[in-house]
Amino acid sequence: MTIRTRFAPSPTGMLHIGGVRTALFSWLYAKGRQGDFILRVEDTDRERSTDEATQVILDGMEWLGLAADEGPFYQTRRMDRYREVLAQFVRDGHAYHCYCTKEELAEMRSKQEAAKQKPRYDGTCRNRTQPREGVDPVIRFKNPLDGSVVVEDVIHGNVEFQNTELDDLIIARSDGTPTYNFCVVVDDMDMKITHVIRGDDHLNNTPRQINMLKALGAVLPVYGHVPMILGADGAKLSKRHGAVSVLQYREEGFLPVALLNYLVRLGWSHGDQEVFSLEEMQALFDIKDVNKSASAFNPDKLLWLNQQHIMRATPESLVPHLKFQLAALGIDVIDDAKLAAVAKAQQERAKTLKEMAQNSTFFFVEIKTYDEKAAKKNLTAESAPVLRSVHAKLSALSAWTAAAIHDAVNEVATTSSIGLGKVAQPIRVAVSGTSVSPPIDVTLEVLGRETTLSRIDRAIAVAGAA
RNA sequence: GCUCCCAUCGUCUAGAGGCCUAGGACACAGCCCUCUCAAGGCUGGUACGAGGGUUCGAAUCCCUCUGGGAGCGCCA
Repeated sequence: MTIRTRFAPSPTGMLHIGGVRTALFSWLYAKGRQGDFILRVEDTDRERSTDEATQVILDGMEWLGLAADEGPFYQTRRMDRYREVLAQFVRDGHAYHCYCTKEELAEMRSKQEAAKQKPRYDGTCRNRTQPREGVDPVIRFKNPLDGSVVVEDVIHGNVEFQNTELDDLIIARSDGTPTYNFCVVVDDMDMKITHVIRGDDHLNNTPRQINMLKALGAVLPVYGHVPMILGADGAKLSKRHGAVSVLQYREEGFLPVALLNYLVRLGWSHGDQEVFSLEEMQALFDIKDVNKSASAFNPDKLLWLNQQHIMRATPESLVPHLKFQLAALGIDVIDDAKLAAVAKAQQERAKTLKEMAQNSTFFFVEIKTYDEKAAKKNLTAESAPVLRSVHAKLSALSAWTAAAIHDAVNEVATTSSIGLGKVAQPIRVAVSGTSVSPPIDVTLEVLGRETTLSRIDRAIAVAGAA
């Protein structure tokens, strides 16, 4: 049987890393075994759903590469189907109209709370035969009164709930629109979902859903309730630490695979391995191996993984990302070959692509100012003659290659009887404006002869005046 | 309040009764390498929430407690 998983976010808030990890687990599980991954947008709450949030879900999934085999489906477009099942439920006696008003319900609840009982519907309308004047009824599912439901969860094991703990939940509002728990059941059945992978905040909803599924005579899916992700401080995920739109990570210069790699290791592991390619994740991930406990979001490790993936990436694959980040800095570059060369030179010294772009601007635009400290230390009267020698040597180079440049710089150091650092640092400041750059030979090669020489000229003037 | 879930270094985790004087990774500190910054290598510190059992033997099994979380909506 083909495995079919789904990711069913609701567009009432921004898609954040918690949701992304759930999506990733579902996607990996299906893709790792030739299954189908379905995207379904649960937008039945028209009050709170926004187009913006829907767009973030779509864009986010695309950016991450978590492509859906089917969908996106929207629940608001399946209303006819829900009404059909609703009518069927009422006809078959699995559901009934409830005429209790919101006020009556609120009173019932507060009385129960005052009596330190679990707030639940008392079933007043269960056996009502006559409508009540002036009240638009809701529809409630007739939950079994006794017995128990066992959720067979691949992560948590068997979890048993007594039906007496469950009440008759509302499945259609008084305006006739269906509610979440009901829609999920109908959709999962219709879409033939075989594995329901979702946050463990849904574990408590599952017995109700199972009862409805049973009433429909549907085959039960396999459940896997994954633990939630906490903020870096161990508290609930909030805007402060991670509950931002997933697209924020693109802005900050993260590689999709790095974010995915970080997320897959939250609650799951494979021996001592930390860095995984997408292919490895697919091949190795199994929902059965996911931990039960919540885990805290660790920005440092995400950063480290991002760097690991940047280092492992081919320079060419980094080009679009670097271009995107440079554009964000107002620098538009069309020379892909140069971009690749810069990416190659910088890839092991940047934790994010944003950082890479910030440290690479001097390759593409003229440097406006020298870093004050760096200039004061390296563009001195002492270094002026060194820079002149370097300029002379480099001008005479027949081939502008890193190797040739390397030799030339070394020669200056040797003939002047000074350390390589005394030569390289002034050059570095001259061409980059700062004391930090890739190895000087590589830097100059990528920069090109003309730019290099003119910047050294300019630096000689500054150094000579010091 | 009731129901359900969870519990190994600061963090992510390995560990499915003896291989654990608890391993790896991030972060941190020191050293090495070195033209800067990185990367890389080496070294170091810090954890089985508590108490009872079971067992020759428990991080691993059972119970209680404690602590954390979720649900109990005409939200999803």
